[in-house]
Amino acid sequence: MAASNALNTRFDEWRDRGFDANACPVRNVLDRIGDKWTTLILVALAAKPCRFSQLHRNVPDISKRMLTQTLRDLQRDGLITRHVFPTKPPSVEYRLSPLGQSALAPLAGLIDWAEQSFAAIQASRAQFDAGDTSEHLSAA
Amino acid sequence: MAASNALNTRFDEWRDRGFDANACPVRNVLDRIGDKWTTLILVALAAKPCRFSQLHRNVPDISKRMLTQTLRDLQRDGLITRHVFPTKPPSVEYRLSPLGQSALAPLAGLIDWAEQSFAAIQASRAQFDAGDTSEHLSAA
DNA sequence: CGGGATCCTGCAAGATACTG
DNA sequence: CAGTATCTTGCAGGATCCCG
Repeated sequence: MAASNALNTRFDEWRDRGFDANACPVRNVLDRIGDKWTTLILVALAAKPCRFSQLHRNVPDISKRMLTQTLRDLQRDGLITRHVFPTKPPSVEYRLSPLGQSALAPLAGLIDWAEQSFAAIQASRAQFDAGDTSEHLSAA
Repeated sequence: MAASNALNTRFDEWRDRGFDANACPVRNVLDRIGDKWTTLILVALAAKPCRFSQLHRNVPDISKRMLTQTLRDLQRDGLITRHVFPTKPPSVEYRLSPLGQSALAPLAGLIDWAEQSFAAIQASRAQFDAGDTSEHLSAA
């Protein structure tokens, strides 16, 4: 299909450009997305703005420390905004910025792929772990 | 737009389903993709099958240890296949499996987003690091 | 060439306690 | 409530040497 060729062309460009350090968007941004909690938080905020403790509850197993840190990284990158309401016990609300919103679509694409491929991946893992000695031997 | 609503619905589903541990494709697969090297290797293999030392050269800064390990994880997940040619100095070729190929499109979506957003992200970081005290204070 | 086995280190991240 | 500060540790991952 034609789309596949276009894809290859883009991959060629990225490869040829080199992955050098932090000049490269691929590594720079992917490292963020790949972070254990970033995606979960983004998904949690996708629906509605959320307060700190709400996020703490909604994102399971995250520690306050990591939540704080991840939120600040996201804020620093401009993906979320932080709104402080000076109520008596102060309340802070986080919400997706337009930039953060724009990340949802590609993210959804990846998650869709993850869901569709999950069964196949699990099967492959099981087979591999079962001592899959079926090495692909090719004639020279 | 309608697409946005569809997006929200999907996010709702993922959220409601819970992110529990390793039953959840999101965490399970995203952890892989987010791995420092996985994406780079996938991109490197997108164009052509590649041998170990070629990958070692093409993916900068990766150690042999990590390359070996990442390749095996990818093989275990069924994203790449490993072909051994029994030549005198043995040569091993890695190539994307159909499953691995199918990951390229969503990955490309994310990388496209990364490229398009990189400038904005950098700007946001600079502003944040410049001691951005412009907290969003909202009236109670 | 394509790895495996070991050793060693730094830093990511959990636990706990304190504050405005 | 929404964090910060400090201490402590596990283990990811680099360096090095060896093997078929």
